[in-house]
Amino acid sequence: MPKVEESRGASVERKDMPGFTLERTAKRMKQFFQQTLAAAGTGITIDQWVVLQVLNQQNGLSQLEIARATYKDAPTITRIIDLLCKKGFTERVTDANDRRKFRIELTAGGRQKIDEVLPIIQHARRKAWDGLGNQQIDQLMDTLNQLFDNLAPEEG
Amino acid sequence: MPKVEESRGASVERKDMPGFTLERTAKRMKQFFQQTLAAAGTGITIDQWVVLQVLNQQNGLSQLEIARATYKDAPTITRIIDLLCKKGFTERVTDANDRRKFRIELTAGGRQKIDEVLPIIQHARRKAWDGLGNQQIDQLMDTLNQLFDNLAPEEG
DNA sequence: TAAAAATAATTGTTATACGAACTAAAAGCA
DNA sequence: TGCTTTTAGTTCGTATAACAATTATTTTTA
Repeated sequence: MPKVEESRGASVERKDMPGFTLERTAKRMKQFFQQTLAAAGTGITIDQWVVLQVLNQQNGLSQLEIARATYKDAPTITRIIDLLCKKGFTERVTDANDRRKFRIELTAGGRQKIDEVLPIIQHARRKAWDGLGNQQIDQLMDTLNQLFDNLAPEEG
Repeated sequence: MPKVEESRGASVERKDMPGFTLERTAKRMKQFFQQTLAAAGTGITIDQWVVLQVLNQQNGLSQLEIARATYKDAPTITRIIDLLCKKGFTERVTDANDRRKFRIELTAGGRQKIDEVLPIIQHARRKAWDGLGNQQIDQLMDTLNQLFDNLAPEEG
């Protein structure tokens, strides 16, 4: 039974590694940005930031559109928008054409928060990817996307 | 502003992509195994499975040792062990040498569950990694580990 | 046009994640 | 030995995540 990665933590068989490595790295990445946001006293979580950024690129999306853009589900978006509205960064505006929908709009405070947080995120991003070449990053993304497609839920 | 990945979902700027891609793929991977376990009626979650597998490789670990091996924190392990014990797959055995500790031991039922679930996981794993070459997987793991090290929490 | 189906959002339950505070026990040290 | 610090585990509060069920509204269709 060949064991690898003994130095990093649990001993795991080779065939188990890729999924484990992926999970572990994604978790640490999320934690890294989370702690960066907390340490800077931004008062928002990384998931809230992701939603703010989506709205910054396209303001007034419906909750379902935000869900699709972030790969989160509808209840999760409901709760994140609840928090963002409570903090005054977004507003729910009833869609005049479809009263089931809200348009989620950034407030002035939301835009200000984005301006405050963006440089913090950019700095953290540089630190995270330091030492990795563009080609290496492109290759990583190719492989991850291939995996992503392999794992697509069955249609129907 | 170059936008990429339009076809997969939200439009995102290039510099944001790697972290987004990593997060998205890891999430879908977890969901894929989660649904595989649910569809097969195993009655356990993927996180519970990870703990069972660690114990299968080294029975009798303390909760903190399990936490380190799985990169989960102590409260999370407490709750997962609670659930595994309630389901009869593990037992808490007080450590005779250190009464603060438990040795977590697989029961016969736990071993039986592992024997039942392992082929299901292996099949799913093959499907997930189908079409990816060994070299590609090794390269993926190298890059992910490089990232993982970049993101190591500051010592102290 | 009325009934049925689909859509948007919410609420509830359970599980995971993380920090903080807490208890109990062990180890280190004056 | 007695006091302090450290360690192992639990509990609590809040946030995220998935799934199911529910409500309100719109669209389909018979």
